[in-house]
Amino acid sequence: MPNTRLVLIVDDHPLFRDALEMTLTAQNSVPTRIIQTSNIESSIVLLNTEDVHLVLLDLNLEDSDGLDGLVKLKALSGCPPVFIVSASETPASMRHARSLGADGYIPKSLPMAALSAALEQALSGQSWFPESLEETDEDDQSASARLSSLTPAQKRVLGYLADGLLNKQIAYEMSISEATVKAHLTTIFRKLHANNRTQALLVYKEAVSLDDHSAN
Amino acid sequence: MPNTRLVLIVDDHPLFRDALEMTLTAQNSVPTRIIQTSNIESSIVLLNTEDVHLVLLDLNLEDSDGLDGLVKLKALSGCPPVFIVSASETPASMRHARSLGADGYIPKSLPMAALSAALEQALSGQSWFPESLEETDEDDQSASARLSSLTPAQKRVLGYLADGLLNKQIAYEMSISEATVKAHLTTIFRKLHANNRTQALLVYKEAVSLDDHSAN
DNA sequence: ATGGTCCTACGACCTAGGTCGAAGGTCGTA
DNA sequence: TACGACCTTCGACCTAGGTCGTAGGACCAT
Repeated sequence: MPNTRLVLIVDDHPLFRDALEMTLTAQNSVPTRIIQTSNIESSIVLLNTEDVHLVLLDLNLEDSDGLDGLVKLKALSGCPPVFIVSASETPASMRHARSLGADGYIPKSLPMAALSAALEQALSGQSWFPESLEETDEDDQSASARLSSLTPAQKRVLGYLADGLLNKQIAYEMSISEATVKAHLTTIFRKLHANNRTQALLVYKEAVSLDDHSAN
Repeated sequence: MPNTRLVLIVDDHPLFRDALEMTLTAQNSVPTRIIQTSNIESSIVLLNTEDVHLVLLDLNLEDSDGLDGLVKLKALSGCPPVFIVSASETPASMRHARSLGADGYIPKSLPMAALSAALEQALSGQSWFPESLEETDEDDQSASARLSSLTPAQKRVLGYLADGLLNKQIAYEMSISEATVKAHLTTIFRKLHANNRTQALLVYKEAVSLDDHSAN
């Protein structure tokens, strides 16, 4: 039978929409038809009228706040599997998506080969999440392990950073020069695999939340 | 009777140690004796030999990681009340301290009058936390309320920020110029009562964790 | 129409943040 | 004692981050 599968791509980035479509059509055995929309509203309309087999949903759309769009779609009766496509690769973001009903999570940075495999699985009806999620323990350990590798001074700096203090304020609190605070920070960044204070804070928060979790 | 009360100040900031001592001795009816130490180790020794009535514990000491020192002190049998003294004023930090057994929390920025009142209460054996903590609901609501006051574009920017992206990367993801991203950010900061991306991330994280909590 | 208000967008400008290289101190060990 | 590894400290230098002023478009009420 002409078992054409219908895939809905929801992304307001035209470039990436097309790239996804290319990948889907290029290496696929089963004939696949693609529909593109750029927001949640029109997606809902489409899902009610068409027999869609799979939804590829970009995060950070115009009319949806983060994962709200996912929730709205999954709220529809008979909603097909929804795969999240996102620029974010933080485990927290992936877990959040999964807990909200996502059937898969595809980071935009995924290499072509892996992306094909993920989409293959998506079309076959199975869920798919990045490997980094499966090995939660490893990732988690590395998060707090990296934290514990910090020297006392570095931990103090990071603590103040996590309070939102400026480098200058941290320097005052620790009675050292701002230059020293900055020096501590660059080695902190290296140890935490972060590029700046924002990412360092994310690592810190993840480790702390893990501690709270395991403490309960 | 000469009911001299013994207070232990644990802080490696000599300046602030003295300031605290001044405040304690200045406006106090009951005679008070002060001991100062600069780390947890010597504090434990003191608590075992002296009959201390109250401990004022600075966060971010040399030999303790964050609130570890608090835990170590409260682990001693017959440990007196411990008040945390800290530069951090985030509700999260205060709640964390309280959940770990702290009997009070005094932000260093507290005005003199309030500080006196807090110390008075500390000496009378009652606990004391900043008012902002009592009205947890108000504070929390304002956190997520402030979040929901953001425009769609602003929410997208904040979402990417929470993934650790640079302004330049955010601009690319949203297909706008970096200048625009920065403009969005300054209004985001204003709405969230933050001064920079680090503090904005803290507000965001707090609101998100609240959502998770209330969702369960 | 027309004058508010709000959202989005941008460039010029300044400040905070981050990297690099270097120096002194401590500790363990050859 | 002399050497190396590590921690802490700092200044010079460059980049990313943040503010301000401005401008066009959407929307609403007058």
